[in-house]
Amino acid sequence: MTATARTPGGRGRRAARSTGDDRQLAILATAERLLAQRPFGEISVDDLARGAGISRPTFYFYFPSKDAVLLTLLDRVTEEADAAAGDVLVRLAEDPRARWRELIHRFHETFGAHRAVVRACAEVRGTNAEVRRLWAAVLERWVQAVEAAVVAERRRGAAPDGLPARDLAIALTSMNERVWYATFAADGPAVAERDVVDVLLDVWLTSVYRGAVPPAG
Amino acid sequence: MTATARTPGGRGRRAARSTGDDRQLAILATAERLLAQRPFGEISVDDLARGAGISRPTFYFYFPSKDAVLLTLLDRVTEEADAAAGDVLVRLAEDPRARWRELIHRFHETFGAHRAVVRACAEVRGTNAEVRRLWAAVLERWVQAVEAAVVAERRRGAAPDGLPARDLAIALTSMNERVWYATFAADGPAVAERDVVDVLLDVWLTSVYRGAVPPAG
DNA sequence: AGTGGAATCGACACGGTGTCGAGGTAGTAG
DNA sequence: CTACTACCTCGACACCGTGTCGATTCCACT
Repeated sequence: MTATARTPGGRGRRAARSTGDDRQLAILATAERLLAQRPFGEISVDDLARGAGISRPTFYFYFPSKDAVLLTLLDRVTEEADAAAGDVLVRLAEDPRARWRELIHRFHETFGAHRAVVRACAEVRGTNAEVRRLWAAVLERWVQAVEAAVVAERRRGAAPDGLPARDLAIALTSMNERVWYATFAADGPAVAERDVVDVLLDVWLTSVYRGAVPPAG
Repeated sequence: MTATARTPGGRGRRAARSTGDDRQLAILATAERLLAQRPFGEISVDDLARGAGISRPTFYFYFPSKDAVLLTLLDRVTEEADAAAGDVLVRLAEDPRARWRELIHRFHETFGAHRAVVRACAEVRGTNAEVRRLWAAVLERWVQAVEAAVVAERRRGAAPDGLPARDLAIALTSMNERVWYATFAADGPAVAERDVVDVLLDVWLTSVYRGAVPPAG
Protein backbone atom coordinates (compact mmCIF):
# COMPACT_ATOMS: atom_id res chain seq x y z
CA MET A 1 0.00 0.00 0.00
CA THR A 2 2.91 2.32 -0.60
CA ALA A 3 1.48 4.50 -3.31
CA THR A 4 -1.84 2.94 -4.16
CA ALA A 5 -5.30 4.45 -3.93
CA ARG A 6 -4.08 7.98 -3.69
CA THR A 7 -7.29 9.77 -4.63
CA PRO A 8 -10.04 10.01 -2.01
CA GLY A 9 -13.01 8.34 -3.64
CA GLY A 10 -11.02 6.45 -6.22
CA ARG A 11 -11.88 9.19 -8.68
CA GLY A 12 -8.63 8.93 -10.63
CA ARG A 13 -7.33 5.81 -12.25
CA ARG A 14 -3.77 5.56 -11.09
CA ALA A 15 -2.81 2.85 -8.70
CA ALA A 16 0.87 2.88 -9.57
CA ARG A 17 4.07 4.43 -8.45
CA SER A 18 6.06 7.10 -10.16
CA THR A 19 5.82 9.82 -12.78
CA GLY A 20 2.15 9.47 -13.58
CA ASP A 21 1.25 11.19 -10.33
CA ASP A 22 2.80 14.39 -11.62
CA ARG A 23 0.45 14.34 -14.58
CA GLN A 24 -2.55 13.71 -12.36
CA LEU A 25 -1.55 16.70 -10.29
CA ALA A 26 -0.88 18.75 -13.41
CA ILE A 27 -4.41 18.08 -14.64
CA LEU A 28 -5.87 19.16 -11.33
CA ALA A 29 -3.76 22.30 -11.29
CA THR A 30 -4.68 23.13 -14.88
CA ALA A 31 -8.34 22.70 -14.03
CA GLU A 32 -8.21 25.08 -11.10
CA ARG A 33 -6.25 27.59 -13.14
CA LEU A 34 -8.63 27.54 -16.10
CA LEU A 35 -11.63 27.61 -13.80
CA ALA A 36 -10.48 30.97 -12.54
CA GLN A 37 -10.65 32.26 -16.11
CA ARG A 38 -13.80 30.78 -17.60
CA PRO A 39 -16.78 28.60 -16.68
CA PHE A 40 -16.47 24.84 -16.48
CA GLY A 41 -18.69 24.30 -19.50
CA GLU A 42 -16.27 26.24 -21.67
CA ILE A 43 -13.32 24.07 -20.71
CA SER A 44 -12.88 20.98 -22.84
CA VAL A 45 -11.05 17.78 -22.05
CA ASP A 46 -8.59 18.88 -24.69
CA ASP A 47 -7.87 22.10 -22.78
CA LEU A 48 -7.19 20.12 -19.62
CA ALA A 49 -4.96 17.66 -21.43
CA ARG A 50 -2.93 20.29 -23.29
CA GLY A 51 -2.58 22.30 -20.11
CA ALA A 52 -1.05 19.26 -18.46
CA GLY A 53 1.17 18.56 -21.47
CA ILE A 54 -0.54 15.39 -22.65
CA SER A 55 -2.92 14.42 -25.44
CA ARG A 56 -6.65 14.09 -25.07
CA PRO A 57 -6.77 10.28 -25.03
CA THR A 58 -4.05 10.24 -22.39
CA PHE A 59 -6.25 12.38 -20.19
CA TYR A 60 -8.61 9.43 -19.96
CA PHE A 61 -5.84 7.35 -18.50
CA TYR A 62 -5.87 9.60 -15.45
CA PHE A 63 -9.52 10.56 -15.11
CA PRO A 64 -12.65 8.89 -16.43
CA SER A 65 -14.17 12.24 -17.40
CA LYS A 66 -13.97 15.99 -17.09
CA ASP A 67 -16.49 15.89 -14.26
CA ALA A 68 -14.31 13.54 -12.25
CA VAL A 69 -11.62 16.19 -12.14
CA LEU A 70 -14.06 18.68 -10.67
CA LEU A 71 -15.26 16.10 -8.19
CA THR A 72 -11.71 15.58 -6.95
CA LEU A 73 -11.30 19.33 -6.59
CA LEU A 74 -14.56 19.49 -4.64
CA ASP A 75 -13.41 16.70 -2.35
CA ARG A 76 -10.37 18.75 -1.43
CA VAL A 77 -12.36 21.90 -0.71
CA THR A 78 -14.95 20.20 1.46
CA GLU A 79 -12.24 18.44 3.40
CA GLU A 80 -10.60 21.77 4.01
CA ALA A 81 -13.89 23.32 5.09
CA ASP A 82 -14.60 20.51 7.52
CA ALA A 83 -11.15 20.90 9.01
CA ALA A 84 -11.59 24.66 9.30
CA ALA A 85 -14.92 24.29 11.07
CA GLY A 86 -13.30 21.96 13.57
CA ASP A 87 -14.96 21.76 16.94
CA VAL A 88 -16.27 25.32 17.27
CA LEU A 89 -19.81 24.13 17.73
CA VAL A 90 -19.09 21.93 20.72
CA ARG A 91 -17.46 24.92 22.43
CA LEU A 92 -20.52 27.11 21.85
CA ALA A 93 -21.38 27.73 25.50
CA GLU A 94 -18.04 29.50 26.09
CA ASP A 95 -19.24 32.51 24.16
CA PRO A 96 -22.11 31.78 21.82
CA ARG A 97 -21.94 34.92 19.72
CA ALA A 98 -18.20 34.62 19.16
CA ARG A 99 -18.37 30.91 18.38
CA TRP A 100 -21.22 31.18 15.88
CA ARG A 101 -19.36 33.99 14.21
CA GLU A 102 -16.20 31.94 14.10
CA LEU A 103 -18.05 29.11 12.41
CA ILE A 104 -19.57 31.28 9.74
CA HIS A 105 -16.34 33.16 9.28
CA ARG A 106 -14.28 30.05 8.71
CA PHE A 107 -16.61 28.66 6.08
CA HIS A 108 -16.59 32.05 4.45
CA GLU A 109 -12.81 32.01 4.30
CA THR A 110 -12.58 28.53 2.89
CA PHE A 111 -15.21 28.93 0.20
CA GLY A 112 -13.93 32.38 -0.65
CA ALA A 113 -10.46 30.97 -1.19
CA HIS A 114 -11.80 28.40 -3.65
CA ARG A 115 -14.60 30.34 -5.25
CA ALA A 116 -13.73 29.09 -8.72
CA VAL A 117 -14.32 25.51 -7.65
CA VAL A 118 -17.49 26.37 -5.76
CA ARG A 119 -18.79 28.23 -8.75
CA ALA A 120 -18.03 25.37 -11.10
CA CYS A 121 -19.75 22.90 -8.82
CA ALA A 122 -22.88 25.03 -8.74
CA GLU A 123 -22.69 25.11 -12.50
CA VAL A 124 -22.72 21.36 -12.95
CA ARG A 125 -24.78 20.39 -9.94
CA GLY A 126 -27.80 20.54 -12.19
CA THR A 127 -26.25 18.19 -14.72
CA ASN A 128 -24.11 15.84 -12.70
CA ALA A 129 -25.67 13.51 -10.17
CA GLU A 130 -22.31 12.68 -8.60
CA VAL A 131 -21.59 16.32 -7.75
CA ARG A 132 -25.13 16.72 -6.48
CA ARG A 133 -24.74 13.75 -4.18
CA LEU A 134 -21.41 14.84 -2.78
CA TRP A 135 -22.59 18.38 -2.17
CA ALA A 136 -25.78 17.16 -0.54
CA ALA A 137 -23.72 14.98 1.78
CA VAL A 138 -21.61 17.95 2.84
CA LEU A 139 -24.69 20.04 3.55
CA GLU A 140 -26.27 17.20 5.46
CA ARG A 141 -23.24 16.97 7.74
CA TRP A 142 -23.32 20.69 8.39
CA VAL A 143 -27.06 20.67 9.01
CA GLN A 144 -26.70 17.91 11.56
CA ALA A 145 -23.94 19.74 13.40
CA VAL A 146 -26.02 22.92 13.56
CA GLU A 147 -29.10 21.01 14.62
CA ALA A 148 -27.18 19.42 17.48
CA ALA A 149 -25.82 22.80 18.55
CA VAL A 150 -29.30 24.35 18.59
CA VAL A 151 -30.64 21.48 20.65
CA ALA A 152 -27.79 21.90 23.12
CA GLU A 153 -28.37 25.63 23.43
CA ARG A 154 -32.03 25.00 24.13
CA ARG A 155 -31.26 22.32 26.64
CA ARG A 156 -28.99 24.58 28.66
CA GLY A 157 -31.66 27.28 28.60
CA ALA A 158 -29.72 29.70 26.42
CA ALA A 159 -32.11 29.50 23.48
CA PRO A 160 -35.90 29.36 23.71
CA ASP A 161 -37.93 26.68 21.97
CA GLY A 162 -39.28 27.38 18.52
CA LEU A 163 -39.02 25.69 15.15
CA PRO A 164 -37.94 22.08 15.01
CA ALA A 165 -34.17 22.31 15.28
CA ARG A 166 -33.57 20.44 12.05
CA ASP A 167 -35.84 22.68 10.01
CA LEU A 168 -34.16 25.74 11.44
CA ALA A 169 -30.74 24.30 10.67
CA ILE A 170 -31.76 23.58 7.09
CA ALA A 171 -33.15 27.06 6.57
CA LEU A 172 -30.06 28.79 7.93
CA THR A 173 -27.61 26.53 6.13
CA SER A 174 -29.46 27.02 2.86
CA MET A 175 -29.43 30.75 3.36
CA ASN A 176 -25.68 30.76 3.82
CA GLU A 177 -25.09 28.64 0.79
CA ARG A 178 -27.14 30.82 -1.51
CA VAL A 179 -25.94 34.13 -0.11
CA TRP A 180 -22.30 33.10 -0.39
CA TYR A 181 -22.79 31.92 -3.90
CA ALA A 182 -24.38 35.21 -4.92
CA THR A 183 -21.56 37.11 -3.29
CA PHE A 184 -18.70 35.04 -4.68
CA ALA A 185 -20.10 34.51 -8.15
CA ALA A 186 -21.73 37.95 -8.40
CA ASP A 187 -24.89 36.16 -9.48
CA GLY A 188 -28.06 38.04 -8.58
CA PRO A 189 -28.61 40.44 -5.68
CA ALA A 190 -25.65 40.03 -3.36
CA VAL A 191 -24.38 41.24 -0.01
CA ALA A 192 -20.98 42.93 -0.11
CA GLU A 193 -18.19 40.48 0.62
CA ARG A 194 -17.02 42.61 3.55
CA ASP A 195 -20.42 42.49 5.27
CA VAL A 196 -21.67 39.06 4.47
CA VAL A 197 -20.44 37.27 7.59
CA ASP A 198 -22.11 39.76 9.91
CA VAL A 199 -25.33 39.82 7.97
CA LEU A 200 -25.61 36.05 8.10
CA LEU A 201 -24.61 36.00 11.75
CA ASP A 202 -27.34 38.44 12.65
CA VAL A 203 -30.05 36.30 11.06
CA TRP A 204 -28.63 33.19 12.74
CA LEU A 205 -28.56 34.75 16.17
CA THR A 206 -32.00 36.33 16.02
CA SER A 207 -33.66 33.18 14.77
CA VAL A 208 -31.88 30.85 17.18
CA TYR A 209 -32.11 33.03 20.29
CA ARG A 210 -35.23 34.97 19.25
CA GLY A 211 -34.09 38.41 20.29
CA ALA A 212 -32.63 37.35 23.61
CA VAL A 213 -28.93 37.99 24.11
CA PRO A 214 -27.25 34.58 24.10
CA PRO A 215 -25.74 34.07 27.56
CA ALA A 216 -22.34 32.48 28.05
CA GLY A 217 -22.33 29.28 30.11
CA MET B 1 -49.90 44.71 -35.39
CA THR B 2 -52.60 42.10 -35.42
CA ALA B 3 -50.56 39.03 -34.60
CA THR B 4 -47.00 40.27 -34.49
CA ALA B 5 -44.50 40.09 -31.65
CA ARG B 6 -46.45 37.58 -29.67
CA THR B 7 -43.70 36.34 -27.38
CA PRO B 8 -42.60 38.56 -24.47
CA GLY B 9 -38.94 39.19 -25.07
CA GLY B 10 -39.03 38.31 -28.74
CA ARG B 11 -37.80 34.86 -27.79
CA GLY B 12 -39.61 33.05 -30.58
CA ARG B 13 -39.27 33.89 -34.21
CA ARG B 14 -42.80 34.05 -35.46
CA ALA B 15 -44.09 37.38 -36.59
CA ALA B 16 -46.80 35.99 -38.80
CA ARG B 17 -50.41 35.11 -38.71
CA SER B 18 -51.94 31.68 -38.75
CA THR B 19 -51.10 28.04 -38.20
CA GLY B 20 -47.53 28.45 -37.05
CA ASP B 21 -48.68 29.62 -33.64
CA ASP B 22 -50.04 26.17 -32.90
CA ARG B 23 -46.60 24.72 -33.46
CA GLN B 24 -44.98 27.29 -31.23
CA LEU B 25 -47.44 26.38 -28.49
CA ALA B 26 -46.93 22.69 -29.16
CA ILE B 27 -43.20 23.06 -28.64
CA LEU B 28 -43.74 24.85 -25.34
CA ALA B 29 -46.22 22.21 -24.20
CA THR B 30 -43.88 19.40 -25.21
CA ALA B 31 -41.08 21.04 -23.28
CA GLU B 32 -43.07 21.33 -20.09
CA ARG B 33 -44.30 17.76 -20.46
CA LEU B 34 -40.83 16.29 -21.02
CA LEU B 35 -39.37 18.44 -18.25
CA ALA B 36 -41.65 16.68 -15.80
CA GLN B 37 -40.06 13.39 -16.85
CA ARG B 38 -36.36 14.09 -17.20
CA PRO B 39 -33.81 16.87 -16.75
CA PHE B 40 -33.39 19.58 -19.34
CA GLY B 41 -29.96 18.38 -20.35
CA GLU B 42 -31.39 15.04 -21.41
CA ILE B 43 -33.92 16.61 -23.72
CA SER B 44 -32.64 17.26 -27.24
CA VAL B 45 -33.94 19.66 -29.84
CA ASP B 46 -34.99 16.58 -31.73
CA ASP B 47 -37.18 15.46 -28.82
CA LEU B 48 -38.86 18.82 -28.72
CA ALA B 49 -39.39 18.88 -32.47
CA ARG B 50 -40.77 15.34 -32.68
CA GLY B 51 -43.02 16.00 -29.72
CA ALA B 52 -44.47 18.94 -31.59
CA GLY B 53 -44.78 16.94 -34.80
CA ILE B 54 -42.11 18.72 -36.80
CA SER B 55 -38.55 18.02 -37.90
CA ARG B 56 -35.48 19.31 -36.13
CA PRO B 57 -34.61 22.03 -38.63
CA THR B 58 -38.18 23.28 -38.49
CA PHE B 59 -37.81 23.71 -34.75
CA TYR B 60 -35.30 26.45 -35.50
CA PHE B 61 -37.94 28.31 -37.41
CA TYR B 62 -39.82 28.80 -34.16
CA PHE B 63 -37.07 29.11 -31.58
CA PRO B 64 -33.42 30.06 -31.95
CA SER B 65 -32.35 27.36 -29.51
CA LYS B 66 -33.43 24.89 -26.88
CA ASP B 67 -32.61 27.39 -24.16
CA ALA B 68 -34.94 29.96 -25.67
CA VAL B 69 -37.84 27.60 -25.09
CA LEU B 70 -36.97 27.35 -21.43
CA LEU B 71 -36.59 31.10 -21.22
CA THR B 72 -40.10 31.57 -22.56
CA LEU B 73 -41.39 29.09 -20.00
CA LEU B 74 -39.57 30.98 -17.27
CA ASP B 75 -41.06 34.26 -18.44
CA ARG B 76 -44.52 32.81 -17.97
CA VAL B 77 -43.81 31.50 -14.48
CA THR B 78 -42.27 34.70 -13.19
CA GLU B 79 -45.15 36.72 -14.59
CA GLU B 80 -47.51 34.43 -12.77
CA ALA B 81 -45.54 34.76 -9.54
CA ASP B 82 -45.51 38.54 -9.75
CA ALA B 83 -49.25 38.56 -10.31
CA ALA B 84 -49.79 36.22 -7.37
CA ALA B 85 -47.70 38.37 -5.06
CA GLY B 86 -49.77 41.36 -6.02
CA ASP B 87 -49.91 44.15 -3.48
CA VAL B 88 -49.69 42.13 -0.26
CA LEU B 89 -46.63 44.02 0.87
CA VAL B 90 -48.19 47.45 0.70
CA ARG B 91 -51.02 46.18 2.91
CA LEU B 92 -48.59 44.86 5.54
CA ALA B 93 -49.72 47.10 8.39
CA GLU B 94 -53.22 45.57 8.34
CA ASP B 95 -51.93 42.39 9.89
CA PRO B 96 -48.19 41.89 9.44
CA ARG B 97 -47.99 38.23 10.31
CA ALA B 98 -50.86 37.29 8.03
CA ARG B 99 -49.57 39.40 5.15
CA TRP B 100 -46.01 38.09 5.30
CA ARG B 101 -47.39 34.59 5.39
CA GLU B 102 -49.62 35.31 2.43
CA LEU B 103 -46.64 36.54 0.44
CA ILE B 104 -44.55 33.51 1.16
CA HIS B 105 -47.47 31.20 0.65
CA ARG B 106 -48.31 32.59 -2.78
CA PHE B 107 -44.78 32.25 -4.08
CA HIS B 108 -44.72 28.75 -2.68
CA GLU B 109 -47.88 27.88 -4.59
CA THR B 110 -46.69 29.35 -7.86
CA PHE B 111 -43.25 27.78 -7.84
CA GLY B 112 -44.64 24.51 -6.58
CA ALA B 113 -47.07 24.41 -9.47
CA HIS B 114 -44.23 24.81 -11.96
CA ARG B 115 -41.47 22.94 -10.21
CA ALA B 116 -40.30 21.29 -13.41
CA VAL B 117 -39.58 24.66 -14.96
CA VAL B 118 -37.95 25.99 -11.83
CA ARG B 119 -35.79 22.93 -11.62
CA ALA B 120 -34.74 23.19 -15.23
CA CYS B 121 -33.83 26.83 -14.82
CA ALA B 122 -31.66 26.04 -11.84
CA GLU B 123 -30.03 23.38 -13.98
CA VAL B 124 -29.02 25.72 -16.78
CA ARG B 125 -28.49 28.88 -14.77
CA GLY B 126 -24.87 27.86 -14.50
CA THR B 127 -24.51 27.48 -18.24
CA ASN B 128 -26.82 30.06 -19.74
CA ALA B 129 -26.20 33.75 -19.16
CA GLU B 130 -29.64 34.69 -20.43
CA VAL B 131 -31.41 32.58 -17.82
CA ARG B 132 -29.07 33.86 -15.16
CA ARG B 133 -29.87 37.44 -16.09
CA LEU B 134 -33.61 36.95 -16.15
CA TRP B 135 -33.63 35.12 -12.84
CA ALA B 136 -31.43 37.74 -11.23
CA ALA B 137 -33.83 40.43 -12.40
CA VAL B 138 -36.75 38.62 -10.80
CA LEU B 139 -34.88 38.26 -7.51
CA GLU B 140 -33.87 41.89 -7.62
CA ARG B 141 -37.49 42.97 -7.94
CA TRP B 142 -38.50 40.82 -5.01
CA VAL B 143 -35.59 42.02 -2.90
CA GLN B 144 -36.54 45.63 -3.52
CA ALA B 145 -40.14 45.03 -2.57
CA VAL B 146 -39.11 43.33 0.65
CA GLU B 147 -36.59 46.02 1.44
CA ALA B 148 -39.25 48.70 1.04
CA ALA B 149 -41.62 46.77 3.29
CA VAL B 150 -38.99 46.41 6.00
CA VAL B 151 -38.22 50.11 5.85
CA ALA B 152 -41.92 50.90 6.14
CA GLU B 153 -42.34 48.60 9.14
CA ARG B 154 -39.41 50.27 10.84
CA ARG B 155 -40.70 53.74 10.06
CA ARG B 156 -44.07 53.04 11.65
CA GLY B 157 -42.32 51.64 14.70
CA ALA B 158 -43.45 48.06 14.20
CA ALA B 159 -39.97 46.70 13.57
CA PRO B 160 -36.80 47.74 15.43
CA ASP B 161 -33.70 48.85 13.60
CA GLY B 162 -31.04 46.32 12.79
CA LEU B 163 -29.31 45.15 9.62
CA PRO B 164 -29.43 47.36 6.57
CA ALA B 165 -32.84 46.62 5.08
CA ARG B 166 -31.42 45.61 1.73
CA ASP B 167 -28.98 43.10 3.21
CA LEU B 168 -31.73 41.59 5.28
CA ALA B 169 -33.99 41.37 2.24
CA ILE B 170 -31.26 39.65 0.24
CA ALA B 171 -30.55 37.13 2.96
CA LEU B 172 -34.19 36.20 3.44
CA THR B 173 -34.97 36.06 -0.26
CA SER B 174 -31.93 33.88 -0.88
CA MET B 175 -32.96 31.58 1.91
CA ASN B 176 -36.40 31.12 0.40
CA GLU B 177 -35.01 30.41 -3.02
CA ARG B 178 -32.62 27.75 -1.85
CA VAL B 179 -35.00 26.13 0.60
CA TRP B 180 -37.77 25.90 -1.96
CA TYR B 181 -35.43 24.46 -4.49
CA ALA B 182 -34.28 21.78 -2.09
CA THR B 183 -37.86 20.96 -1.21
CA PHE B 184 -39.21 20.87 -4.75
CA ALA B 185 -36.27 19.17 -6.39
CA ALA B 186 -35.45 16.94 -3.41
CA ASP B 187 -31.85 18.10 -3.74
CA GLY B 188 -29.97 18.06 -0.45
CA PRO B 189 -31.37 18.45 3.06
CA ALA B 190 -34.93 19.70 2.67
CA VAL B 191 -37.85 20.87 4.76
CA ALA B 192 -41.07 18.90 4.24
CA GLU B 193 -43.29 20.55 1.66
CA ARG B 194 -46.14 20.80 4.19
CA ASP B 195 -44.02 22.75 6.68
CA VAL B 196 -41.87 24.90 4.49
CA VAL B 197 -44.03 28.01 4.43
CA ASP B 198 -44.22 28.18 8.22
CA VAL B 199 -40.54 27.48 8.70
CA LEU B 200 -39.58 30.28 6.35
CA LEU B 201 -42.16 32.60 7.87
CA ASP B 202 -40.75 32.05 11.33
CA VAL B 203 -37.25 33.05 10.29
CA TRP B 204 -38.61 36.06 8.43
CA LEU B 205 -40.62 37.29 11.39
CA THR B 206 -37.94 36.80 14.00
CA SER B 207 -35.28 38.51 11.95
CA VAL B 208 -37.45 41.42 10.87
CA TYR B 209 -39.20 42.04 14.20
CA ARG B 210 -36.44 40.63 16.41
CA GLY B 211 -38.59 38.71 18.83
CA ALA B 212 -41.19 41.41 19.24
CA VAL B 213 -44.73 40.53 18.20
CA PRO B 214 -45.45 42.55 15.07
CA PRO B 215 -48.27 44.93 15.93
CA ALA B 216 -51.09 45.70 13.50
CA GLY B 217 -51.39 49.35 12.48
C1' DA C 1 -52.29 31.38 -63.11
C1' DG C 2 -49.00 33.54 -60.79
C1' DT C 3 -46.34 35.83 -57.21
C1' DG C 4 -44.39 36.09 -52.49
C1' DG C 5 -43.77 34.88 -48.15
C1' DA C 6 -44.62 31.30 -44.60
C1' DA C 7 -43.38 26.78 -43.39
C1' DT C 8 -40.87 22.47 -44.00
C1' DC C 9 -37.04 19.34 -44.20
C1' DG C 10 -32.79 16.63 -46.23
C1' DA C 11 -28.13 17.05 -46.09
C1' DC C 12 -24.20 19.02 -44.36
C1' DA C 13 -20.37 20.97 -41.32
C1' DC C 14 -18.77 21.38 -36.87
C1' DG C 15 -17.18 20.46 -32.28
C1' DG C 16 -16.96 17.74 -28.28
C1' DT C 17 -16.83 13.05 -26.05
C1' DG C 18 -15.15 8.57 -25.22
C1' DT C 19 -12.86 4.16 -27.03
C1' DC C 20 -9.63 1.00 -29.34
C1' DG C 21 -5.58 -0.77 -30.62
C1' DA C 22 -1.00 -0.14 -31.76
C1' DG C 23 2.80 1.52 -30.27
C1' DG C 24 6.93 3.29 -26.95
C1' DT C 25 9.56 3.13 -22.52
C1' DA C 26 11.51 1.81 -18.20
C1' DG C 27 12.54 -1.07 -14.78
C1' DT C 28 13.46 -6.01 -13.39
C1' DA C 29 14.59 -10.79 -13.69
C1' DG C 30 16.96 -14.31 -15.92
C1' DC D 1 22.15 -7.84 -22.72
C1' DT D 2 17.67 -10.01 -23.98
C1' DA D 3 13.00 -10.22 -22.94
C1' DC D 4 9.14 -9.73 -20.10
C1' DT D 5 5.74 -6.80 -18.06
C1' DA D 6 3.18 -3.15 -16.60
C1' DC D 7 2.92 1.65 -17.22
C1' DC D 8 2.10 5.24 -20.30
C1' DT D 9 1.05 7.59 -24.78
C1' DC D 10 -1.47 8.94 -28.77
C1' DG D 11 -3.51 8.63 -33.83
C1' DA D 12 -7.62 7.40 -35.69
C1' DC D 13 -12.25 6.38 -35.31
C1' DA D 14 -17.34 6.24 -34.13
C1' DC D 15 -20.89 8.73 -32.06
C1' DC D 16 -24.03 12.32 -30.85
C1' DG D 17 -26.07 16.84 -30.57
C1' DT D 18 -26.15 21.54 -32.49
C1' DG D 19 -27.04 24.89 -35.86
C1' DT D 20 -27.18 26.34 -40.96
C1' DC D 21 -28.19 26.30 -46.05
C1' DG D 22 -30.69 25.67 -49.96
C1' DA D 23 -34.32 23.49 -52.17
C1' DT D 24 -39.16 22.62 -51.94
C1' DT D 25 -44.05 22.78 -50.80
C1' DC D 26 -48.07 25.20 -49.40
C1' DC D 27 -51.32 28.82 -49.31
C1' DA D 28 -53.36 33.46 -49.52
C1' DC D 29 -54.19 37.05 -52.16
C1' DT D 30 -53.81 39.32 -56.42
